[in-house]
Amino acid sequence: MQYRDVIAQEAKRSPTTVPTHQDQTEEPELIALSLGRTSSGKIRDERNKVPTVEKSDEGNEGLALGLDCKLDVPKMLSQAETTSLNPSPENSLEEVKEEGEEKRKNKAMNNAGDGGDDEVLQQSPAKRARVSVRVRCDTPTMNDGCQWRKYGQKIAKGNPCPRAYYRCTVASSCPVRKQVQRCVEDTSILITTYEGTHNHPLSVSATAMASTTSAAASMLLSGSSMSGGPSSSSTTSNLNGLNFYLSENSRSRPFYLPNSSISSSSSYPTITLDLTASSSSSSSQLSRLGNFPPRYPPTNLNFSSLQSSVLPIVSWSNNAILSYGTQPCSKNQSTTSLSFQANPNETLYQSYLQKITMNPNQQTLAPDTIAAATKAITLDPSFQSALAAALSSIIGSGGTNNSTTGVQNVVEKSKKSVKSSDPFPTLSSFPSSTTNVKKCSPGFLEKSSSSSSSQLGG
DNA sequence: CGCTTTTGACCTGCGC
DNA sequence: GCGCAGGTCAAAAGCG
Repeated sequence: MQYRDVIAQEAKRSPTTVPTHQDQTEEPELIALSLGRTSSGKIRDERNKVPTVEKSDEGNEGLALGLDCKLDVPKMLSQAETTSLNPSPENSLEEVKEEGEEKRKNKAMNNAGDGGDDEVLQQSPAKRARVSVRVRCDTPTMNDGCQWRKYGQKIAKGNPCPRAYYRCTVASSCPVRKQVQRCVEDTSILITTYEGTHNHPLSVSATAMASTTSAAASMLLSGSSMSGGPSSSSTTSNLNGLNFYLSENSRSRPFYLPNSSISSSSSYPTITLDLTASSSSSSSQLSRLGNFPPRYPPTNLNFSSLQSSVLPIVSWSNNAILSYGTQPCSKNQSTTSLSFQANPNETLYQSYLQKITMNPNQQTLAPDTIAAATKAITLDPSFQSALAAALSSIIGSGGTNNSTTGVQNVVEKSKKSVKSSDPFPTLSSFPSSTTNVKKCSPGFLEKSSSSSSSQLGG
């Protein structure tokens, strides 16, 4: 209830924020975030199934956000355009085999678009969106759970720090690339720019990051209408809070993304997720909710979990999108080393827990604490959806095309488990070896070694 | 030996 | 057309 009060206050304070709960009482909303790609072989099936699912959701006034393989950008095109244009190279196994071919296709499409509708071009699935992540990191690169191969390095103009180019090597045909460059103003800040979508199964850790970047990219593409207007080409609209309008049929719902900016100065639309703690305003916002060390970014979607549980808890607030810590992690990381466990002070949700327990350093939470926290979450449909998204990103293949329902069943089961004083179900096992600290990692990758045994032990 | 990194050359897009 | 800058290629070198 305190959390809801804060949310309500924030909603009043900001003219462009997430829909209030009052809205939701009038129109029960379901925001289904399908995070992560669990099986590349299902891509086409999923794409085909999306309309069916959405059709079934229409009755619930639901909002289905197709992310990653369920990216629904082509739906924004007319049927003729969709059939005339090639499928998104980011979502098609066949289309990404030849990078050069892809370039030629894009070029051909751009030529074909001469004199055409600019909006159509902007929303073209072939136009890659980039997601730039700013993270405070002392290591050469950020450990995002994927395997990368460096294929180039350049000194970019205006920045003495070289820009490194990496290519995903998990799958030979994976089109995903990233650029890593130090911020010229603050070399402790690492700017990682992701481009493309993985066309192969990802580890949980990689899925977390990939889902986030993909979500931002898909929102950027699907919400391209906001990129127009006075702040269009060759400008960067640095938005303290950014509204993403995710259109589903005739309905649009805003998403509020602070510390974000959209740039269309380059040939690619780029969204920047600032995960550094530089935003004092956001910090102060969070400070009202709990004690956040300045080191940790006052951010958004948070893939952290309870201390006593491996199950990730995703907090989705109107204050933020994504919260990654920046502590080093093992280079061995590899794609399987992951613990959804972050700094205990990182999240709004955990802050709330801390208020309850008055003991932030507590390693295990009492069942009633979990129950209270779960109650707080389940009262908020947005929280519930975000939690479902996190579960889907882990469980992934366990769901069907109607993953939302399936995941929500899991959520319901989680509720029941809590009600019966049972901790959250433990998912998977995580390697405990963390050595060779050379890379920093998202916060949710932390602590895989020392605490995994106790986690699994309950 | 296989994989990764380095680095100069090359390609492409864009502005003048 | 030219130059610049970003991005990519690929041979050579490095590394385990």
